[in-house]
Amino acid sequence: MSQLSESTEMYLKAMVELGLNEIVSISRLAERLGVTPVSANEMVRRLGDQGLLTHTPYKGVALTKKGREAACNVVRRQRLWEVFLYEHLHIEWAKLYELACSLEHATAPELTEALATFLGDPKFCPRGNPIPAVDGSFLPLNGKTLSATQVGETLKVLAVNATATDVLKYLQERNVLPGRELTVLEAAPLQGPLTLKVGDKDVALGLSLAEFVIVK
Amino acid sequence: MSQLSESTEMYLKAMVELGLNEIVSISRLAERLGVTPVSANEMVRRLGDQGLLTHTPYKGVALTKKGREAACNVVRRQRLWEVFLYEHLHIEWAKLYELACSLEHATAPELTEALATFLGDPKFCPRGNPIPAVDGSFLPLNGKTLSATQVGETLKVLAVNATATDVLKYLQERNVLPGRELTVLEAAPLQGPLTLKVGDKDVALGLSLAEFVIVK
DNA sequence: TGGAATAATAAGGTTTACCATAACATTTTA
DNA sequence: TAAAATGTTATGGTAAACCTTATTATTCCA
Ligand SMILES: [Mn+2]
Ligand SMILES: [Mn+2]
Ligand SMILES: [Mn+2]
Ligand SMILES: [Mn+2]
Repeated sequence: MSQLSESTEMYLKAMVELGLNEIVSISRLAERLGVTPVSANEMVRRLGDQGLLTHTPYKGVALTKKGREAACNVVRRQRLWEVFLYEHLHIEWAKLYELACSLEHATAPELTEALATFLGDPKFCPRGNPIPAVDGSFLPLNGKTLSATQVGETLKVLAVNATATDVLKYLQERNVLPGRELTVLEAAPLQGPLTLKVGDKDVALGLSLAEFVIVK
Repeated sequence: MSQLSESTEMYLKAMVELGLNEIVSISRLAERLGVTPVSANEMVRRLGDQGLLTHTPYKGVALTKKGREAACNVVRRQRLWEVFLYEHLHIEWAKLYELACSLEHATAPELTEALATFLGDPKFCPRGNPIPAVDGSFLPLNGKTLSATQVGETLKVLAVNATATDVLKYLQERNVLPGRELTVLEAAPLQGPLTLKVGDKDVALGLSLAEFVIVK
């Protein structure tokens, strides 16, 4: 049964990244995957036929049990590779996601588990996100998104959810990294940018970027 | 320019595995890649159009300079991964080729070189084959194929060229592995099998398998 | 409640990399 | 040197995963 294609795995992973147990609209899925809504619609039908997800027209898409298992497995491979690339190969933080995103599809189960053992069964990736266990279980991050905080709060960065290398590079250069502390100095009105104090530097961060930063 | 497709990379790698600088017939290439000669012909035309190889009708296919560089780079990635899988993840010897054969296509140049450094710039893979340098240069193995030896000779295994997991498993189980010594006890007539002494066991080896074993 | 926005479906097209079958060309070998 | 084997090309098909342009359906909101 069932070697899933790279494309299929990316659709499943996107469903997890957009929120496990969320109902995701096809347009959001399409945007995340960089395809047209029409294409995403076609793919969703195919994945539906394979029993990986369900689509309720005009509502959105949700993973089935089978789909969630497969999806968590992709995420597991991805984040284990991120750990390896960071800790052993010393690859630049902002490039981890992209490089691991290729490897994840070329990684047999046997290899995944050998890698996990080699790495000492890490629980988090260098972006601060939890690594699903073999059985698919997930430590939820209980934090909130930086875009939903009040001026004056001092917070610790738990994780960065972004995936695009240029976004990650922007955050890396400004030290908005897991483990760092920051203070919200100002929130410009009308969905304007946040001004943060990170270390001794002021950082401007658009709300859409702030969405990617999980803090506590 | 030019991210090569997985399929393209496999054709190029096959050209190296069938003998760098050899002229290879399309049928041999087809057989190695598990496609029909007609399909191989089509692909060879495409790779020819990209300037990666040249095809002389009724003679065979040869890599161009550009093709040889790309091909050696694929082989480099493959064999570096084999080293990693063997030495660090302790993957079974017979499975190295197959697992590394997926990873090789998902490995960016930056990652390849970080991996090489991590591994200490190894010169040989666990199957005994040389790892091409970044510039494509190759230490040639100067040995001969086991199928071309005389009864009575005692030889050391330099490398195993096989790629199919079942073939590798067969050889592994009989200790026909790089570094091992063996003696040719008998060569059955009419292209019949060889009988070898490996350690204290007798091993029967068909000539087509013996082709894969490089000895000195 | 009606128009705008969003979502879905239909229809036709592309590219890559395969397949089979058939016809034809060249080389090998008996 | 003719038949057999091997190699090439032509033709037509398939499947996956994309695309665009329309058309139709639903939902949201002013
Ligand atoms: Mn990926
Ligand atoms: Mn491969
Ligand atoms: Mn269609
Ligand atoms: Mn055609």
